[in-house]
Amino acid sequence: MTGTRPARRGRPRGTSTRELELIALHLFTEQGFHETTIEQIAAAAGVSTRTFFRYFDAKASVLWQTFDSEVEAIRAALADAPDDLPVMEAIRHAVLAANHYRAADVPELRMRMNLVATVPEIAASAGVRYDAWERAISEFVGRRVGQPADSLFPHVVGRATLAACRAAYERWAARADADLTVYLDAALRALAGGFARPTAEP
Amino acid sequence: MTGTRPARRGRPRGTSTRELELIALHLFTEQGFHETTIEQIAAAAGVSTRTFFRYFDAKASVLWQTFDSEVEAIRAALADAPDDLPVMEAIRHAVLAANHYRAADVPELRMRMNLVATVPEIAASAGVRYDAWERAISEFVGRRVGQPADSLFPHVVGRATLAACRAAYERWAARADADLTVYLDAALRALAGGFARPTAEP
DNA sequence: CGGCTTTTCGACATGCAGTGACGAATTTAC
DNA sequence: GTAAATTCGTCACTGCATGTCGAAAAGCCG
Repeated sequence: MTGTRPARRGRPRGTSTRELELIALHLFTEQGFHETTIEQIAAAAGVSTRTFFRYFDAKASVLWQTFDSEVEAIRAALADAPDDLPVMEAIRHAVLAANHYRAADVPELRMRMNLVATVPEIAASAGVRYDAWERAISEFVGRRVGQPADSLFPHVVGRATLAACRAAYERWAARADADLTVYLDAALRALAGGFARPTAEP
Repeated sequence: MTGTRPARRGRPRGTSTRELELIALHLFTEQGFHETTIEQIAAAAGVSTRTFFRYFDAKASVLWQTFDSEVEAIRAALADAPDDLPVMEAIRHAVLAANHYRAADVPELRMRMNLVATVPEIAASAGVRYDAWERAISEFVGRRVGQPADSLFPHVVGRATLAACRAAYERWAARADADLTVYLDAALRALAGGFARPTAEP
């Protein structure tokens, strides 16, 4: 297990990435992204601004902590997918499995998604994270179809899958009348159907 | 026509967005994005750094001039699409029509795409421009299927279509062994087919 | 020509993001 | 108690981006 015995030598940390993430999340939603300075975030955590940049490389990076773990969940689910399951089916199941959130985590998730959808600068910072997400998909597709992951077809599938999920995320964040997975399922089914028939809104 | 008679009153402009774009494009590719300061770009154009920000709101915005006109071309092509043409067919034709470049413009296009694909900060600045691109698609889809453009299905189609085209752009920029439209056509056909069968690389 | 208006530009000042350098603080190990 | 390890705070600095204000450079008009 982790966290049972840090017991390292040296001066103990004055804060944590998790604490900074929560402080920033609330400050951003309350008073805006641009209106919040790093000095404020650091001060609320009881550290200096220089220390903030020892935890994160940029102001917007503070919101992308949990996203990375989602990528790992998708990767693991895809690795376990049975070989006879069609590619797009396997992807849909993996994405849905990685997006089951506990009810207690939903408000925080919604705050973060609203910021991503609202603040251009935060949305801009997403590009690098999205690349990892897409690569998890395209590497799986590449294995299945026997092509390099960076060739056209796997690449297109990876990008298009994330795009569909992003649309579902945003639509869910804007309305919040149903479970997130319902939106994801509808978006991924429409994608796998080649958008031949329009689907009704969940 | 435009450009025949400027003849406006007041001090004439010291440069143009086009000139700044070309200067920045070459400096970025030669010595890198971070290594190029706005002071250098402005000095090469014979203006002050303050003037640069009167032409563009940010350093990375200097590369997104031509992209906006592409969006308009797609919008116009979609407006002229016959009603009996299937939605995804109409989209594919519109995108291909908007991406026919003259041979003389290809090197510049390639430089720009390589920068977008390489420099994270430039890719990050793309988000806002992509939104307009996607909206051109989703508004067309919304009209066709009788749903609001911002409901789930049109939104997903818009995002996924751009994602497929971005993958084609990047793949073309990385290889450059065929026409850009060949990559776009392959990507959009795969998308419209729901990725049911893998397609070979062009 | 000479004054008026319009438009753009340059110079200056300012705030914030992000980075490097270096010494101080705090803990464990011996 | 001393040494080693790790984190922190302070200082200094570059660059991006913005606001302000007066000067420059053109056309318009009497």
